[in-house]
Amino acid sequence: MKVDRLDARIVRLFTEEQRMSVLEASRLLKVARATVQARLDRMLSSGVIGRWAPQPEPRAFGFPVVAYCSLTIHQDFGHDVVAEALARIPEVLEVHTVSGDSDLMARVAARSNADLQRVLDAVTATKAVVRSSSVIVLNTHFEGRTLPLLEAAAGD
Amino acid sequence: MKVDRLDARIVRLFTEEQRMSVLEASRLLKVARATVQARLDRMLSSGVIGRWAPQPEPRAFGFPVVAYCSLTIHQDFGHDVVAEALARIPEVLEVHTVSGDSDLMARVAARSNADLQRVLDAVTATKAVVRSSSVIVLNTHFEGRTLPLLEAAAGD
DNA sequence: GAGTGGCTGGGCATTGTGCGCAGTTTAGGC
DNA sequence: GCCTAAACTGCGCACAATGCCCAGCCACTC
Repeated sequence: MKVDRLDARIVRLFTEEQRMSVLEASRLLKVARATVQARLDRMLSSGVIGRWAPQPEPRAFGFPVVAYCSLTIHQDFGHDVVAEALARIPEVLEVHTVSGDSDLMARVAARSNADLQRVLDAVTATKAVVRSSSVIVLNTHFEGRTLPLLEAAAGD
Repeated sequence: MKVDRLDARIVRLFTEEQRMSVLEASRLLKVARATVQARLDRMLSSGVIGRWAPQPEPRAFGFPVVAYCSLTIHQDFGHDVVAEALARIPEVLEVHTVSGDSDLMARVAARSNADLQRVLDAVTATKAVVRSSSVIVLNTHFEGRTLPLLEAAAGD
């Protein structure tokens, strides 16, 4: 779907002020309330806005350690099957099939560096995983920053 | 901060139904409205809920390609400086300092595989970047899945 | 020239919110 | 076992926001 500057401005408003109401947004943007409603509905149903939900921060409830984990899996198992198995481990936050040397890449959280070993063991314990190598995130400069891209796509 | 089952159930409700109101949630959970309000306020101010904003999906507005990029940077530059430079490229969605062979890891989006080259060139054009190697995400099985972890932390 | 789709500005009933309150339950320290 | 503080409850009230209408206006296309 194509988005325009108004769409991007709407998303920016609702991103920066979580207590923003549609009415207030329409006032700030100087457009009719129905327009903001319509734009939001359109973006939600087209998937441009994928989710609009409270994002729990593992950092804030006892899981300050994050690592990326490259996995090589046994040829006999499909990627989907392995992904399902990994989904049963709550510490696994993200799983992608990737190109390159390894087959899957996972993002995992842990309570500490020592605890990370437990998590990695759980990952490896999945029968299909043959080898895993991980890098620990020392510092997150930014993440989940999709707004600039949306604005670029809107021609802003 | 420590969270309990009620916190997790509240987050789950608001995650699964984006049109959920505090009042409706209190009815479903059979607790007082003020309790749900208080829990949400507490989680928001303590950072357990980091953000609660519309999440634009690059996929849905013309950027279906995602790649992870490991960067080695020149010794003369600090990580923060490089991260700032990368932040000026809208296609860079995420930047971490990591342990291991490389210094930084970035997550980037692009319009196509061909377009990815343009983005990677822009990343490399940052003076500080010495070397970059990237893996392309072929399939995302799941991502941003923090709810199970929250529920695990809640003792659920 | 007619049709289409988006935006406007308005109204209206319903619902949710923010806020305050007093009374009750719960949890932890002593 | 008791006490205190914190959390939860159930309630009411004024106000704000929502969902849902509508007719009118534009710009664009066929």
